[in-house]
Amino acid sequence: MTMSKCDQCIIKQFNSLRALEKDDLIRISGCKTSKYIKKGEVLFKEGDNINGVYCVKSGVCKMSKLSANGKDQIVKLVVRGDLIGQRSLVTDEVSNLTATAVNEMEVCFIPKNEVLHDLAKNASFSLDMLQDMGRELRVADNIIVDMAQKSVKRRLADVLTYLHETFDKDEEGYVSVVLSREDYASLVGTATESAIRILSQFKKEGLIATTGKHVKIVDFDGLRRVE
Amino acid sequence: MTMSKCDQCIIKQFNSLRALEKDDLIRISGCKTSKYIKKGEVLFKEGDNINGVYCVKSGVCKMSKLSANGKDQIVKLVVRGDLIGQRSLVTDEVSNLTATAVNEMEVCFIPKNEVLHDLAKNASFSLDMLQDMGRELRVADNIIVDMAQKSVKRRLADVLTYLHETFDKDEEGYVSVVLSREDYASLVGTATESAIRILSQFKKEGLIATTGKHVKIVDFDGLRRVE
DNA sequence: TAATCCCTATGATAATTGTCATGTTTTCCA
DNA sequence: TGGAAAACATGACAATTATCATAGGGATTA
Repeated sequence: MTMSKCDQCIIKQFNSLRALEKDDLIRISGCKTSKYIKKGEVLFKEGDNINGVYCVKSGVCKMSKLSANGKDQIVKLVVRGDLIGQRSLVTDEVSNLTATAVNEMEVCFIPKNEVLHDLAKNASFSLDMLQDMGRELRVADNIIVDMAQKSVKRRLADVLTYLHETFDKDEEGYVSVVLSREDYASLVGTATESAIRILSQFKKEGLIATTGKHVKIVDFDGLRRVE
Repeated sequence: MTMSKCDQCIIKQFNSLRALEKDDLIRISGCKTSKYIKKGEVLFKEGDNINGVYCVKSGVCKMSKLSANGKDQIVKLVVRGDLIGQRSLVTDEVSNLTATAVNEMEVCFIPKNEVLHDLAKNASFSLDMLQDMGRELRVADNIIVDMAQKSVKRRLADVLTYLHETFDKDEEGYVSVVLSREDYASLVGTATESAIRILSQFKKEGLIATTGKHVKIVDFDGLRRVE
């Protein structure tokens, strides 16, 4: 495995690491670990002490939390360019979420100690981090409202739109990232059967097309009008 | 109105302002505004450019967001010692939430410009802020899971427990903060009628006692067992 | 190739929750 | 203080969603 240099890595421009100085990035390169994670593999679990941040070079990862009733709830998807585990940098708390690869991923792990003093030293780094957390907080607020007020059908339509907007499509328009019906249910917060039923209904109504796990949106306006 | 000094204010120990130097606090004292807000009054609305932070000296405030279906969803309650509007310090975005006083409040408003350069200058201040946002993010994750997976009844039981743990009680054990049934509904994410019904049921089952808007928990274990 | 397992699919039914209608009580304020 | 408005309460019913049962399809493996 060729160990690429952080200062030359294009990924860093997507996250707070862009605010670091070249010198610091070179130093970080020296102590980071690079990992390939297979589909379905768990990066870390709820309760783990991760003590560092992961920088996602490629692939998609679901961040989930086990609820009291035993079901996993996906809180968010993490994509190329995102950092995972910022919270562990500033608090000593264990992770509140489990990170599972949705497809093959390549990530770099940067130990906490290595970045911690950059936060103290480099104001624009910590400001960037603050902005990032602020954005995450706003998104989380929106999800809370959606979960509380929108129907399952409406939430599923939102998820489909989000996936379409966030990920690449193939020549035919199918979204490159494939999720199981269980994943859809877990994103939306419903029973797997309900997710399956609604996807079938969307297909029947001509809003989406599916081949196996692959999904493509056919009628955007229709999806938007779903209640 | 006597304008108290920030450096002598006991409230600051509850939030990130504690990380500021005495000199900075004195400077801030000079430009802050102190306000009394009556019950039901709106501090700022979704979409407002608040350009500063509010420090809550007393009283309780609900932070809510209007959903597509026209209902308000309360995302969180803000209490004595909390800061409101940290996000506005680090981004130029408008507020995503509406802040409404639940009872009479006393708040101090500190203009953005006054604190902004402290973030750059004072690392322990920005670190404290990062920790605070990290905590908020974790709480938000938990709420998402609860909204998605728990029943309305269970969520209402959680809210009652939260209120009991967070606020003062009178000699009889009634929680000092009173909310309307509509507020309960809006916290839980349900219809007002449903909230009313479930509160009535809890009362009938001897889990809580109510006199008007005042609520007290009678049977903690019973409430905990609610599904 | 058959056996097995997991995912998808769908029906039947129950449970939860929302909506509408209506009446009562409380609060507020002119 | 009286009267209007808001908040609370409850019934009846509809809509949504979960649960349980069952079965087909596709991939994997012995």
